[in-house]
Amino acid sequence: MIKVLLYEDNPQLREGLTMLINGSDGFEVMAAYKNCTNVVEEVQSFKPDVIMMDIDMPGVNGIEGLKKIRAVNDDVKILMLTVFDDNANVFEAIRSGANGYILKKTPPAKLLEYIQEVQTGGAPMTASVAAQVLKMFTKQNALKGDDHDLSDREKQVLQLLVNGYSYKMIAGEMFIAIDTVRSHIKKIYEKLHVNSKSEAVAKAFKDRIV
Amino acid sequence: MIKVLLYEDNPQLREGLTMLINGSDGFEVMAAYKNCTNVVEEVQSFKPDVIMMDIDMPGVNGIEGLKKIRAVNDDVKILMLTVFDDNANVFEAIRSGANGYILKKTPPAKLLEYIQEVQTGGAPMTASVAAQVLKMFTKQNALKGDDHDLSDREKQVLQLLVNGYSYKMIAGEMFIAIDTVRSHIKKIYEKLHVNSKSEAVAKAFKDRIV
DNA sequence: TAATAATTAACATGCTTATGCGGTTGCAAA
DNA sequence: TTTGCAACCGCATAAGCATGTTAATTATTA
Repeated sequence: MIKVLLYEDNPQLREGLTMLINGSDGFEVMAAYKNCTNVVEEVQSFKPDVIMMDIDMPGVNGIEGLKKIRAVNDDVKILMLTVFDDNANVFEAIRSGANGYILKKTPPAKLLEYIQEVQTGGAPMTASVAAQVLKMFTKQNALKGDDHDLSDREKQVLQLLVNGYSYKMIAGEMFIAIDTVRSHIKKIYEKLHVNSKSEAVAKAFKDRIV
Repeated sequence: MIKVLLYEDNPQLREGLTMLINGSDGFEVMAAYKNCTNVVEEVQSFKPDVIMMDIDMPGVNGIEGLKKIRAVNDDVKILMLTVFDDNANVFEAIRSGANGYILKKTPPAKLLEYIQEVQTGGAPMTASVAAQVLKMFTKQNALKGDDHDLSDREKQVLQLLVNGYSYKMIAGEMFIAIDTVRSHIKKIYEKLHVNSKSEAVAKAFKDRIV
């Protein structure tokens, strides 16, 4: 029996969901609330398996409720419900430890399926939401942004700078004179529009050159 | 009519999928191949809407095939098929531009649904795969790792170092003497176990102190 | 062929950093 | 009330860095 706690401000939807879930074998709504005011106490006393949490609620919204729960409980599975696959909310919810993110228009049969999936450790997501997550993910992992047309040798020098090497050490590592190292670094500074070692290192991280 | 190109080395599964898709209204398998050897040419000549790509194939595997396609075409939707929700492959596929990632044991009805979803811009994912993506995502966005017990003032100095400030500029910015800046920085180096400005900056990025 | 860029190298000058030492003040915990 | 710590300040020295100028060689490209 999967024990569900429900947070949804719309009375019709709240009733509808409760009936749906309670009317299905293996599911049980322990309680349903119209806001997150006492969410921490409620979670602690009911100890549900899954929490269904509407994003858009008056007072304490779903994201805040999510954060409150996660501050005291990392185990309970939390399924976020929303009308729109809104970018900022998705990001914030995922970041705050939501286990799934589904649209309210999801058909009832699927909804039960999703509850089951989240309970067993999966992360059910409406495909459009998943697309956004992937987009954010690939953006963050975009390999090597603008390398500012650094030459191979210059990139090599920059890499060593990032690793904390001094000019002398770089010269030794690359088998070139220290003055050559200077030449390379001067060129790197021009290309990166910086004028110190630490600025170059910072830019290397920011622009994902290394 | 959604035009599908299929890559799957197992003959039974390849035939099964082809029959399933061709037997459904609105779907059409243009061709099905047992490997990715000529994937670029095939994609360019058939111009499919969706490509279903098995991960585990002899010769050129699915990930390599995916990369080859993405090198010449960013628009076609690519749905990865796999037996296991294997961590490394998921990561690599997502990073390389896959639009969805589903398990082979997905029931036929759902499979068609997924093809439709990916075609309209969604990112269908088996819940267990999505859970892994979320895990990676939250890990990357873990806010502020170990701050190495830097004091508030030390963190402030480090932040300015990261912004490329010299000692003199930091002194000006913080209304303290340059010798005080030195004191702070010396302490920072001790706590971060480094001994140069650029190393400190690099560590600040790596450990997400800033 | 001429021009451009990358790589290598040298020399000089002044500024910046790293590191050593020393110190005062104020606050909070033991 | 002593002890510890953060935050503040000073001086001195050696090493490291930034910047200027100059120039040879090689490779690529227009």
